[in-house]
Amino acid sequence: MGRSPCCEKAHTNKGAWTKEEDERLIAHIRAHGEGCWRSLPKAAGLLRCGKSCRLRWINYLRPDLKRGNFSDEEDELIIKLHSLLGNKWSLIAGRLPGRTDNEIKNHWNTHIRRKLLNRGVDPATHRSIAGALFGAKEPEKAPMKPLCPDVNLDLCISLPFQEQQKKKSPAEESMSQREDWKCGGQFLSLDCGALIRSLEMK
DNA sequence: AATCCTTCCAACCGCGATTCG
DNA sequence: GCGAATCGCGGTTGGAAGGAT
Repeated sequence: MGRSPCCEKAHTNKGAWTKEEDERLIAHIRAHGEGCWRSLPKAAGLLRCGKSCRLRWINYLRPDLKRGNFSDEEDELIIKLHSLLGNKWSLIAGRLPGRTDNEIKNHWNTHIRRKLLNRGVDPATHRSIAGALFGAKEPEKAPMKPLCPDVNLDLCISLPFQEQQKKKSPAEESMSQREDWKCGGQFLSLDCGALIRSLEMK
């Protein structure tokens, strides 16, 4: 087959990045853009695999990263988004400018989980822990109460529409708020943008 | 001052989806 | 159309830093 391996594992560094490696990576991406991660380490003169370079850039070196502590507003937004999307950290990160999925995931595991537990809320289900502790049964057929009653959670199911759309560049694609989920051969078309905007208007 | 414990986060690992030859 | 390489994501881990004893 035609492809070469992604990296020569025997000649790649692992572990913490040095300042020099950071500088090389930044300089290369400034000059050439992100491009192909596989070929980047060699082109940049780095003894790292492309995967490691990508992670380092996205999570630490990108100039648009906010860093620093999360505000209460960000915490609440993360909680709301998590109640809707679950552990879809990349989707959640897409709604928090300057934050990465890894950063949000870490923040969730170290701070927000504890915060919710202190409130008596199960961080996995976003439901009261008290009910579960005292054996309260979920009404089997009762309609689920929406977690955020003022949010429109209607999903629209439609046939694939991608063919109708003009081909987007990867960058445009990542900017798009519309998520298309395959569902038993059909597509679940979920307008995340509208959903989340309605959350933020609260 | 030394040791142990806890917290935090950068980085790694493995897997599914996508792309490419 | 097939299989391998690559990408991107979520889960997990290792170790540095700070606090407690």
